[in-house]
This record gives sequence, structure tokens and C-alpha cells, in this order.
Amino acid sequence: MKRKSKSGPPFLFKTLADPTRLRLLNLLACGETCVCELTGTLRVVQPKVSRHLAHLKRAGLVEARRNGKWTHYRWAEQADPLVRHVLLGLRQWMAKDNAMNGERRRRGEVCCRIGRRKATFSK
Amino acid sequence: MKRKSKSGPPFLFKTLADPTRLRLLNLLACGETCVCELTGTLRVVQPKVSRHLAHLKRAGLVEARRNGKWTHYRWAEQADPLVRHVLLGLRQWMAKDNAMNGERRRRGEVCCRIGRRKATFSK
DNA sequence: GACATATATACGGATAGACGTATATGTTAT
DNA sequence: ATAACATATACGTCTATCCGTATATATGTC
Repeated sequence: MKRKSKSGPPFLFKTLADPTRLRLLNLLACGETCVCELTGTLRVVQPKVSRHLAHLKRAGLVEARRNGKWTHYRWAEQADPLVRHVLLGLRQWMAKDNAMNGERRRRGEVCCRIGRRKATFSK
Repeated sequence: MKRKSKSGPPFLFKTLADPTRLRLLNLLACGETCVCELTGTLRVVQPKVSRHLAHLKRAGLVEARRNGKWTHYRWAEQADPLVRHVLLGLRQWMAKDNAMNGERRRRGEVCCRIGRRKATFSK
């Protein structure tokens, strides 16, 4: 029986091969975000968001922080050069892509909490 | 029914998410190579190599050139900035990875045109 | 023409991945 | 404790993908 590796380039690329996960990374590029806001902005059902966030976390691309009822996700710092390089390219692509830009703009218009900070898209 | 896109970042990453395809790209990083040499070096059955090469070609990552009985594959020039960026990172990773280095070293020891060194590469 | 060689594709089975729905877990408020 | 809420996971289904084998296609040789 062959052990299927949960790391290395193939797993990284597999993780990035899903549109929903790219949309999540795009929203998270603005900064830490709670699940309910991600769900609202992407307009997909919440279990779907949670599942993909779990995948991103398993792949080490994001980290989670619990705060009361809410869980906030954010991009994780990367040690691996390939991962860093690919994610940097992805960030630059997202900064230019129309659909991604539109969705980031919609971020913040939807959230369970009131009174929100200004979202910034860091390079 | 939803149309499944055969382009864009998700498709690119899906293409790169397979170990065999990465191994093929690694060998092709040395330069144009014929299918029989790829098959011999990777030690996998020929239809598998052909299928993955077809996938890489559909994704625009490689190009093929027919020369008599042989088909030679090579990396394709890329216009898209994200694709260029990712492939560059991949190249740098392959240059450092032990397994990939070993396989590139094995390239050239096996080729149909100069006679196979070992007839036992039938696997 | 027949034949061998190099490569591509078709077919069927196995497995992985994504989905929607339902449910479980954990937190806060009353 | 109960209720309400935020999030995670479990379950069954559907589809995509990978594989090995068999076969098809294309080219060169006799």
C-alpha cells in the first residue's frame, strides 16, 4: 500500500487547483477574516467554506485563530521557498484579476458584526 | 450544467498537481526530448507518459514536434505572467530537489536511438 | 504490399475529490 | 440548563482523474 504524501509540490498545487480555495485566499489577502464574512462574501454555503478552509489549513497555507464564537483565518508565513514563490505570484495575479478584485471589494459589505475596520490589500 | 474551464489558475495548478507530470517537466527542463527517452528514464509504461504529455500540451506547458517516427516534446514559451512565474519557481525547485536531480542525471543513459543500455526497463 | 517501431487513444475499473444536507461541537447569553 | 449562534464534521452521491491493458494511428523498412 502506497502512502499518499500530504506535502510537496503536488499537494501544494492540488490545494491551489480549486476555484473556491483561490477565492478564499483572495479574500484572506486583505487580512484576517472570520468564516461568516467569507461565507457571506462568496455566497456559498457555510460547510463548503469550512471544508475548504480546513484543506488550506492542512496544506499549511492559512492559520486559524479562535475568538469567542468566531474563527478568524489568515495567510500563514511560509518557510518553503517554492511555496513562498508560488503564493507571491498568486497574490500578484489576484491583484490584477477582475473577478478577484470585485470580490475583494464586496468584502466588508457583508458581515455578521457591526462596526468594522477598513480592509487593506497588502502585497 | 456548468462549463468546466480548461484554463486559468485552477487548471494550471491541476496540471502541476501530478507527480508524473512534474517528473516529465523536470526531464524536459534539460531540453527537447523524445517520448521513448522519457519513458525509459521514468520507467513507466508508455501510454502513461503519452497521456500526461497530452495533458501538459493541452495546458499549453509543452509543445510537440514530430520528427519521423519520433515525437519530441519541449517546454513552451509562456505569455501569461502567472504561468511564467510559477514555472520559474518550479524550475528553481527542480534544480535543488534530490530526486529530480537524480532523474535528470539518468536522462541520456536511456534512448532508443543509440540502443537501449538495459533491456530490463520494461516496467 | 506486409511488417516493425513510435506514439496516441479508447475502454473499464479503482480512487480521490467536491458537493449538499444533516448533524455534531463549541461558545455566549439568558 | 436552555437557547441561539458560529463553525466543523459526517454521510451519501456524483464526477473527475489516474491507471493498466488493449488497440488504433502514423511512419519507416523490406
